[in-house]
Amino acid sequence: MSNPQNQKQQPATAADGITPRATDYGQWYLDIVKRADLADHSSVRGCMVIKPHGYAIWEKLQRELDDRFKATGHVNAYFPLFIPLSFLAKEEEHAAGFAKECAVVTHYRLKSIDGKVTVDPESKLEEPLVVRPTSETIIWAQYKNWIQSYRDLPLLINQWANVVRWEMRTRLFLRTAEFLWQEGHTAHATEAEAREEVSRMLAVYADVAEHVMGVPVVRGHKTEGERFAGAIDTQCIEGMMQDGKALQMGTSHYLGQNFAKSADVKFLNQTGQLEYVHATSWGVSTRLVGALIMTHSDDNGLILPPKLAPIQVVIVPIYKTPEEQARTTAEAQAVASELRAQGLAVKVDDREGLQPGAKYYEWERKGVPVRIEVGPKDLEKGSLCVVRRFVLEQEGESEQDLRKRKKQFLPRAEAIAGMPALMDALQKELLARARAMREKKTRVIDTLADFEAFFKGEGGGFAWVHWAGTHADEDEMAKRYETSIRCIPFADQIPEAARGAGTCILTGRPSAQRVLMAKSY
RNA sequence: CGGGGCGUGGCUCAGCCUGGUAGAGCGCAAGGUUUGGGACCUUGAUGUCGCGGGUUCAAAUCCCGCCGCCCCGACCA
Repeated sequence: MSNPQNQKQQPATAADGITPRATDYGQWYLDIVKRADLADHSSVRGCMVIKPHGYAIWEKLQRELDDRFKATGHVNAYFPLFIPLSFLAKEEEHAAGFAKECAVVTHYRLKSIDGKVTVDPESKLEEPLVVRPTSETIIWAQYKNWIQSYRDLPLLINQWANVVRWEMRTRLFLRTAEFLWQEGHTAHATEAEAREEVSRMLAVYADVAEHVMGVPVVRGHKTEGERFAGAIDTQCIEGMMQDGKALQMGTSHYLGQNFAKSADVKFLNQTGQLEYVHATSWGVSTRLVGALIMTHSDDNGLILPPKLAPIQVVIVPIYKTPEEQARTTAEAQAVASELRAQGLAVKVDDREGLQPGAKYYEWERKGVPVRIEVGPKDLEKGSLCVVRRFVLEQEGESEQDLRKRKKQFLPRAEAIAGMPALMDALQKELLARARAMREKKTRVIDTLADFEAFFKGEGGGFAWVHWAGTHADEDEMAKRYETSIRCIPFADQIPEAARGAGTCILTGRPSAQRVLMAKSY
């Protein structure tokens, strides 16, 4: 201890096997994913296994999104996993954009040669099939048959599916070779209508991010360089993770008539003329689960917003004797059913042979928002011990005081009746906490010196800067500071202190408004 | 694709340099004592040491080849 130079840097892991954020944020993230039982590395390169707890979160997120898609007039359908190579090749820019990360099926049969199962060389496909990296091309090939008249428009379809992008480097949830997502693909008679759809769906994403996930986002347009391959306009929502890095959480694209032209999708308008339709596509993926983790969780494990928690309340009976066990367990079940009657997802942890403390740690690690302890004393007093997964931090507070603040002994009826309100409060607190974190790491910056100090000295975050550079200038910024333009924000997304015109931080050229720069995942 | 690391019970790893009966901790199973913040004792089960070849009386260990995964870069939701 007195001679740090001779000491190997021990990975400062908590007793729970979770590396503290301050030690290594990347490792912390992986530890949370594993210790909260969300996902595993699979034996397939770059692919993950989503475990039941992680999948349950995704299912809740799906439900929230799907309800909103339906409410905005969309319906679900399903298109093939395989895309003939020639389909993908039709839209040139699109094909080029995905060319370097495609899995390709070239054979359709196996054969046993000398006792070894191998690909039968004689089963070569005439045309290779690409495993979809996204479905625009296969969907538009179909839309050609579905659209003839303006009466067929708008066509508003969503697909829940898996896609494959052969990424070089992967991280659980954030970037995997195969991932789950939804992709909306719509066709419209006019540009205005299509652009409206693009904005509408981005708004849906922003709503889910903020009010379901509790993750504040900035909405804006991507720059030309970051645009979806084949799109005319790409809009996005960008969230900030606890390490100050930006994460793209969803995109919505105006595709113009590019895909209609390459798939030859025309319709007869009201005046009897043939026109190409206008297209949009929009998507969010299991990456959102990664965003959820990285925004809210702490060194003790996962923290989930109530709206996405597969288990919202866990009840732990406490006892010494078999007689107490019977009584507290019965009370736990009774409380559980009363809470369920209010629409809450409740679990009674009546496993034997585990001490209560062990259960507390486990459910905290897994992010359950509220725990109720039911002991003999509670039975006597008619009370319940209600413990929140988190409280808003206070400077310099001891671990013990923090624990005390999380814990409340309430009259039974009050605890039960107040639970929905508590869930609501926790949901809002998470968003507020994430907002505060983001504000703390956001700067309005006017000079390169300040920019450098922010990203190289302070650890970085969101920087509002004026920009009028070229694509090459963007690359220069990336090379120097590892930053990129996350988006050109909508006017109402720019904080007041950052509004107005100015001069480009790099080139000095005049700039009408600021852009959002950050390091990103 | 370039650089690095690692493959040994379910998990984390020791053993390899210097070849000689395959180990520890955790987990798991059974029984008992425990249980308001991570229990303990006793007993027990679990391994083609990544794969293939070579050297040797003898290979987890030495040599050659292969495969896989992880981390760091270039690519991306």
